[in-house]
Amino acid sequence: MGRALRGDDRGAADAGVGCPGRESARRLPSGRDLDRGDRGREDPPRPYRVRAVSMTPTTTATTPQQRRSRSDRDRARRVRLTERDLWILEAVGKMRFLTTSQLARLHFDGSRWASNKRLRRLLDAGLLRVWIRDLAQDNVYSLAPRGARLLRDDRGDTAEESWVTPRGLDGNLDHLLAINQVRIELALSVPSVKGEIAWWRSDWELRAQGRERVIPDALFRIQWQELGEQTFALEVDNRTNSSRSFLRKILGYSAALQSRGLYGMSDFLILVVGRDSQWLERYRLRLVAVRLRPRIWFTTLAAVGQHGAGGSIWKPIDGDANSSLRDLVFFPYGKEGRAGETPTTTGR
DNA sequence: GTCTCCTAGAGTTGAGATGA
DNA sequence: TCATCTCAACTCTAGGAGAC
Repeated sequence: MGRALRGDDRGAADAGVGCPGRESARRLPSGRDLDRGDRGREDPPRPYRVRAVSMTPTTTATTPQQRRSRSDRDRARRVRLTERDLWILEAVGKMRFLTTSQLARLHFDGSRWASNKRLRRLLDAGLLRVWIRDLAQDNVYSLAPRGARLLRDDRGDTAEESWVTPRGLDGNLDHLLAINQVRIELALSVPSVKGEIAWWRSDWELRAQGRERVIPDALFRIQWQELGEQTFALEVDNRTNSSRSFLRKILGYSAALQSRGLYGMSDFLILVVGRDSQWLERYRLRLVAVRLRPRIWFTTLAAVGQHGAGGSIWKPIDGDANSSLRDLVFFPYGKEGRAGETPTTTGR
């Protein structure tokens, strides 16, 4: 379990002082929208537009080692927010926890230096909270109450999102970060294959919606140019599933596909992303052995990172030929699916 | 309207600290 | 040794404010 720092606790990381301290979300003001691909942010010309947002200083007790002058604290609290800052806050709000590398990938073209520097500013301004698990591991960022208020103010009273701030690290953080990694790679790569994420429901949003016989790690829909739309259920393995629980889950999906569907979706493809290729192979073979052939596709987290989630990385249940995410729409499915010439338009 | 000054953001580099 | 972090220093660029 990591420890949390707030903007007030400048240098607390160095001093090893913890401030342990929980969270839902939807779209960005004008920037990189995770639910709509890259619409609106075509590598914006620098510098980013600045918003005149004055952060009111607050006082927080610190140890003598951490204490800095009021002018220093006030300076840290005063940050001119750019559109990108709001995109960052929104991304963190939507996904609960993001690592430095993930935010760098999403908002800084992979530049860790740049993301470190900006994230530090947002941390100092009290908009983000950081969790340091280990010095050899990426920091993990979550939304701070001040950041949540800023997003609420930015949306106005009509905003449908409720920006809740995590008070502690997720009990299954690695799993959540892996899901977020897939989501980021989808958001970044799907536009290049003529698609965009129309909407995304994380598991906690699905749980809040009601319990089904199986709850995917995420349910999302991609709108394809000239192809209509397709809904996907995402399963991300974190080396935790036993073979039996995995099979049980797939049986749940099969039953859902053959009956009334899942969360109102009667036609969807199942995507399984595993950390371990051997794990994937084992479970693929297991599904073949029990003659279970749902509309399911496999890939590894490494392949997602290397080629993008939209790339030709998706392996069928009983074959070795990889397909791109877009190709899956046309794939002829077995008895559970319809011949995939026509993408689904059923939905929520 | 134009110019100058100041402030602030973006990005890079390097040093030092820390734990695996 | 490696990976990651913070921090300082630096250059470049852009926006705002004030003077003319």
